[in-house]
Amino acid sequence: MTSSTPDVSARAARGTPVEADLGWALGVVFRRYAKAAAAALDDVPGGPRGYQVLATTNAEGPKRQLDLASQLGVDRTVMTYLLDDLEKAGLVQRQADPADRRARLIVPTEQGKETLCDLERRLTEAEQDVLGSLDDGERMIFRMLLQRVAVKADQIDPLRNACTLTDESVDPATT
Amino acid sequence: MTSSTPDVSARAARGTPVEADLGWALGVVFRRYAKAAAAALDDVPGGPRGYQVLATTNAEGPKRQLDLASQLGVDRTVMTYLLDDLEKAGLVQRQADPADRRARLIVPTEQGKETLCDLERRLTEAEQDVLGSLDDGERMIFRMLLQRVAVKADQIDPLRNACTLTDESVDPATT
DNA sequence: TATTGTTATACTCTATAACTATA
DNA sequence: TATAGTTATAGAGTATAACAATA
Repeated sequence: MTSSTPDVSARAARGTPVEADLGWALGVVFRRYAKAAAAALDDVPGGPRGYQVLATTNAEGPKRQLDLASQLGVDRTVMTYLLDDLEKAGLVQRQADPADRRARLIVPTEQGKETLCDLERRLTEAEQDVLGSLDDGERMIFRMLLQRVAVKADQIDPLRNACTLTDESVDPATT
Repeated sequence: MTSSTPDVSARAARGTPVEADLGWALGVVFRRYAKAAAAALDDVPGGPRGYQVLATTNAEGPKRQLDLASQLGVDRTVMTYLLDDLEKAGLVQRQADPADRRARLIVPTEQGKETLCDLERRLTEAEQDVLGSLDDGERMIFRMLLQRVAVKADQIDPLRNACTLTDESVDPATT
């Protein structure tokens, strides 16, 4: 409570409204988007994570399960169940890796790609919905600042972020 | 970006960098703050939720368990365990409600208030840490916009709003 | 009969460990 | 021996249901 930000010890003492609290605001916005996204992805096996698998394998090409798991920040055992469901739904395929007979390469099916397109559209709607109280200019500023905070935070502690892909590693010709 | 001119199908096809994605950024920032906050609140019984109980009862006065539970968005059975731990640690007290002998009023102890002060300080440091990549002016703007989005979102869907920090169970990376 | 709070039970999600087949 | 993937098991966290005391 030393700098320009609101005095917090006073917050406890006076009972400053929670609306001024960063944690509160972040939590509300995040959960609101998470809820909207979860609703949008409701019929996808694995929900948001199933979507992540689709999006990543579609954008970056075939991936081995273990790589996919670490990239998406899920346990490899969870990845097994997740892929079971996705495969059962006909959205992805497990293919043998010619370079290593132990490994399986995950690729989206045609149906998976179509589904992904639809999901992307729904997610965009969710985004619009969440940021609905900002006008275009504000929205742009907010996105920019948030992105800067996020990129910095991700550099400091990339832990299990979902998809830290560098553009040069992306294969644009995967389809 | 995906907001004002979202060519989302292209996002899937080309693999637009995730850094531009609202869900990704929100998730990263939220989790980063949640992690910092959880670390700051590590020694508090119940973690972030224990803090919430302290903060709420201190700011708003004695509260009945059920009211507290609904306000913080936790199940009433969970509230029982939570208060058991907090009471055992000497941070809150259960007092008989003179108006209803079934109910218990939760009030922070002196020690609870002192602890709260310390926690607030630590949380402020966590905030500073997360927003470290923004200068003072940007930080103010970011807070303002975020707050507006949050208040609006909370009006639309106030549901369990106070468990600001814990719910990673919601879903990691809801891109 | 309905409500506050407690307790016991069950369910979900995730992590841990053991197993196979390869390397 | 180490690694990719699978399976089975155990743990934390949460919700559901039954209970006692009171309204």
